[in-house]
Formats: sequence, structure tokens, C-alpha cells
Amino acid sequence: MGHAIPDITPAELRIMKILWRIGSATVGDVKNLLAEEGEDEPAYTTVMTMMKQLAEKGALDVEKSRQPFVYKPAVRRDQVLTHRLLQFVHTVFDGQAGELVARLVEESQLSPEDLKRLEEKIDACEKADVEVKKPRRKGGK
Amino acid sequence: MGHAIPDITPAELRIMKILWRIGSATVGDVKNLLAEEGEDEPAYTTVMTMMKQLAEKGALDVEKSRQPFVYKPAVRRDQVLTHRLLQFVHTVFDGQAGELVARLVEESQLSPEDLKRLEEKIDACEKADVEVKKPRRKGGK
DNA sequence: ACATGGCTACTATGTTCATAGTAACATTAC
DNA sequence: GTAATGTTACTATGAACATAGTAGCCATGT
Repeated sequence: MGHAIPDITPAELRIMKILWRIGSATVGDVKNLLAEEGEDEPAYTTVMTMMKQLAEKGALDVEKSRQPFVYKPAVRRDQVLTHRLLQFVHTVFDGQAGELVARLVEESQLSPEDLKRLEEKIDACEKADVEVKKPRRKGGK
Repeated sequence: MGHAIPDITPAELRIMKILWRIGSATVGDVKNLLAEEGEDEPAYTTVMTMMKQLAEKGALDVEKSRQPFVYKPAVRRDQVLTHRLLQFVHTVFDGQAGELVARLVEESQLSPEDLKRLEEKIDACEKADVEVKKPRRKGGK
């Protein structure tokens, strides 16, 4: 089934983000985009090494038929982000996601739009919760 | 003023959590508590080295007057956690805290109690927001 | 066919992290 | 005062990470 989501280091994540954004790219493409957006401009070979390693650990697919190899994401962005998030909640907040969110709200990291969307989502969630508590289904906690 | 919050590695964070919980402790204390809670039992000297490094980077204060040195947190838990959280939001979610929270809700990481508390907090926030938009008020928080 | 230029493969370096051993020192126990 | 015990200081090892250099291959233009 689903292969485990590979561990992606910070520098590698920068590359994955680019690939997720533009879909597919060569080493040169990625190098240029990194140079544009970031303050530091890594060497071509550095980018290449990291992309090769990402391919080795299953985060990227390589199209070797075309000459500048073409790389594409092999794992979905939301899978990776969710994975990292859950890991973070666990290691730093001991699984207390509520505390984490409370902190974000207090730090004003959430825009008014975020708050609105969030409220809607919460409503939906609570509705689902009620349904779980009602007739069918069991479990719940 | 406040010195920057030190970078704390994962293994070090486990130690900080213990210190935050019990207030102050010797190397031996921490080693024993680590052994209890965790699956792995680090060597005494390992714990010592990490605590010394934490002290060097300003995360712990050392009371060298008593013989088994007594260590105490020099940075507050909420400062460190908030710092790490903001860093995480920035590096992984590109600052899009809303997306992060949405994901947590979807992954059902938030308990019904969390959701309730969260709603209240959002209300308070929105109220504050309105006031900011209006004439008076100055910085809050 | 040959040279040029760019791209890949392999390899290397320095750094940080995690873990732990050894030696020396102090405190207590006799 | 000397031995025993336990704690600290210093040092070492190995893995992972980040970065990059070198050599060789392939395609393209002449």
C-alpha cells in the first residue's frame, strides 16, 4: 500500500516546495528558482545531490529518458505536511494540539479570514461529532 | 533585553520538558526520569553532556554551589514552544498558519473540548479585532 | 570526426547532533 | 589521612546533514 512518507530535511523541503508548485523541473530549473527566492544561491551540484537523494528516498520521481533529467514529486504535498505537523505536535507539544492552536491564536498568526474559515470548520466538525454520538456507530471519545 | 531563545535540539527538548515540569533537578534526577518515561535509558554522562550544553547556550541555569549541581530552566516553556511553533509555521507552512490549523482539525487532532475553547478564543479575538479597527485602543496582549 | 558545453555520478569536507567513555576531583566513611 | 563512591570535566565516536568539487559522459554544432 502506501509507502511510508520519507523523512525530508529542511534543505530538501525547500526543493520539494518548488516541485510541488511547478509540477516538474530539472536540476537547473530548481537551482534558478532557489536563487531567485532565497537569499543564498546554492551550487548546481548541491541542488543535484539533494534532488538525487530525494529521488533515492522516494520523494521524487525521475524521468531519465529526457536529457536534463526531469524530476517530479512522488509524494503529495498534503501528505508530507500533515506528517510533519503530526510529528511536530507530538514531539514539541506532547500531542496537545489544542495548546498549539491556542498559541497561534494568541500570537495573532491567524488572519481574520483564517478565523472565519476555522469557525466554519469547527461547526462542521461538531455537527459530525453529534452524529457520531447519535444512533449508529459506536466508539467516540 | 531578552536574549534570543536558544536553539534546542530534540534530545535536549526532552530534558527541558522535565525541568519545566519539576522546576529544578540534578543530572541524576533527570537521568532517572528519562529512564522512567522513555523507552531508552541514556547513560548518565550523556544526560550530563546535554545539560551542560543547555546551560552553555543559556537554556538552563546551574547552581554550582551545591554539589550535585542543580539545574533550573533559564527560559520559559511557553517562550520556547512559541518560538519553535512560529519557526515551524514559517519553514513548513510558509507562514500559512490557517492551513496548519485546518489540517489539525481535519486530522481530528483537536478534542471537542479543544474545539470549544478554541471557539471562545476566536470570539475574543474577533472582538478585539473590531476594536482595533475602531478609534481607540492601543496595543494589546 | 572532434571539440565544446552542460549534465550526471561519485566523492569529499565541515558541521551538528546524539551518545558515551575516561580521568580527575570532592565528599564521606572509616 | 586514606579509601571508596559518586559527580564533573574533558574528550571521542559515529551518524546525519549541508554543501560542493572533480571526472567523465553525451549531445550538439562545425
